Amino acid sequence: MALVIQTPKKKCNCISCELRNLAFSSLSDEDIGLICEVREEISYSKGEVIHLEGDPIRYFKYLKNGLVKLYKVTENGEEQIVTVTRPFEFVSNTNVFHEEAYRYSLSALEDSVVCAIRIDLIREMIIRNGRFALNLITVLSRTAENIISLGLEIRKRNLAGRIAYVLLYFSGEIYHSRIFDLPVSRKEIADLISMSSANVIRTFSEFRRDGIIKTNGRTIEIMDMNKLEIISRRG
Amino acid sequence: MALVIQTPKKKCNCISCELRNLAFSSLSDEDIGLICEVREEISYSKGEVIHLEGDPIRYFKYLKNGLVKLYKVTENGEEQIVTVTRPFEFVSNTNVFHEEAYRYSLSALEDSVVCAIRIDLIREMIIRNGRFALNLITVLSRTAENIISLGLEIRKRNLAGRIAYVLLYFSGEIYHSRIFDLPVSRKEIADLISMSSANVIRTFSEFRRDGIIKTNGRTIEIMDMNKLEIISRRG
DNA sequence: CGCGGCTTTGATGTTCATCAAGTAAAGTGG
DNA sequence: CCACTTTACTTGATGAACATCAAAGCCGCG
Repeated sequence: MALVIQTPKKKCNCISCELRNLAFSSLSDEDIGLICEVREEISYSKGEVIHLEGDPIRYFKYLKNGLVKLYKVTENGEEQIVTVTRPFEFVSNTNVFHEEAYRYSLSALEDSVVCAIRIDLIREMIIRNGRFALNLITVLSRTAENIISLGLEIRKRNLAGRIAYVLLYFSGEIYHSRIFDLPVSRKEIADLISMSSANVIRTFSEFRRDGIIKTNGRTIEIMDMNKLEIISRRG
Repeated sequence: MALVIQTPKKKCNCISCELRNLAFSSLSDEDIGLICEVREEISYSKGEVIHLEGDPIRYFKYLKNGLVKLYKVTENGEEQIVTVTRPFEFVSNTNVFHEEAYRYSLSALEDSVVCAIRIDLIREMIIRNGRFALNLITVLSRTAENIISLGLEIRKRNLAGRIAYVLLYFSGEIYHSRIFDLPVSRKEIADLISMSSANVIRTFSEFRRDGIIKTNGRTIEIMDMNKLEIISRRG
């Protein structure tokens, strides 16, 4: 189960938290201290659900480290993945401010740490501190825009182009490396790009035959970055 | 060309503007007055471009009345439509606060009026007035979420399901009527749902043959709402 | 060592894009 | 206002892309 590692006794360490540079840069040390006292830091291990769609929104959550997937389950029981994201994208927060319940589920693809602050407190701070608000708007906009953009990029490509795109996405945006361990199953890639898992696998095999990638289970090595980019562009 | 109908001489009418109920509800009469003085109200006739992707962002724009499409042009010259929207969705503003240039183009599908306020002024107001900021966050979140949701809904459906979905979208969200004039060409529907226009037309024909809709040019009448919803759900 | 889940591959049929050709509608210039 | 041009729409035929089904291999785990 999720492990709450709240640390009320230790002196506040939010002041030096690297995340502070992000949305919380404009908060005074006092306000940071206030947040620090009430915040909860929660660890989730790989595979754990952080929240489900329909759950009431009580916390403003963001990812401190790890990797998560945002997804929903369709009426016929299939998973549709909205995005896979790293810190410090504020996950799951597109609707935090205008709805009562989460629209999407969130689960950990790798061991992850989430920092949660009561949403009322964030609201208060927005009202009290305009600079903080402006900062937050910026971050929320970027997060939303990334999700929208991912959707458009996927939609305009065919199967091979979509696979090439997500491989480049994981390589470039997530792992910053030509070689990496896929954090998701073939099925989950299928759920992300709205294709069947059989065809995802088939395309992997084709890329392997063409010397574009090497695969060993979930380990992927991109051998021909150039060709992958061409497929992604023209797909 | 776009007609600027700025009215500096007339006394400010923003105070009673219905839009004020939306994001600007928390502004004082003074602030409203300030906005009122600098705002520009611009009319666009059907088909006109409001701004192009890549244009520098200088104004915070929102739709006062009319109907617009948000879109981008892919490398191979094809249009991809992000959303079609009515007031009072804040259009094109997902990236207003975190980027220098528009990512998407915006054009008028019907004669439209856009209210434009210098983005610096909005920034100032966010900083000065936290309630306004919170309000704005709510509206921006809703706008972004609607776009994300549309993308997901489209992605998970097949051709017939997508057509059914957009017909229900126009009928329910845009026109609130079982009978309406499509504001877009068949080709534009194709660009919205990422399908070929020939197949969009074919599907319209099938729906007509099956007595689900009646069409006369761009006039659509939904005859069997129930069947359309079934197709949309299982598609 | 055997079971169940993930992966892989092949075969088959459906769905969809593309091409082509024709018709209707809507601008455009005289 | 009409002839002309262009653009949007429509339908059919064909092939490519993709989903689905099925069977087998692999791998981790009890």
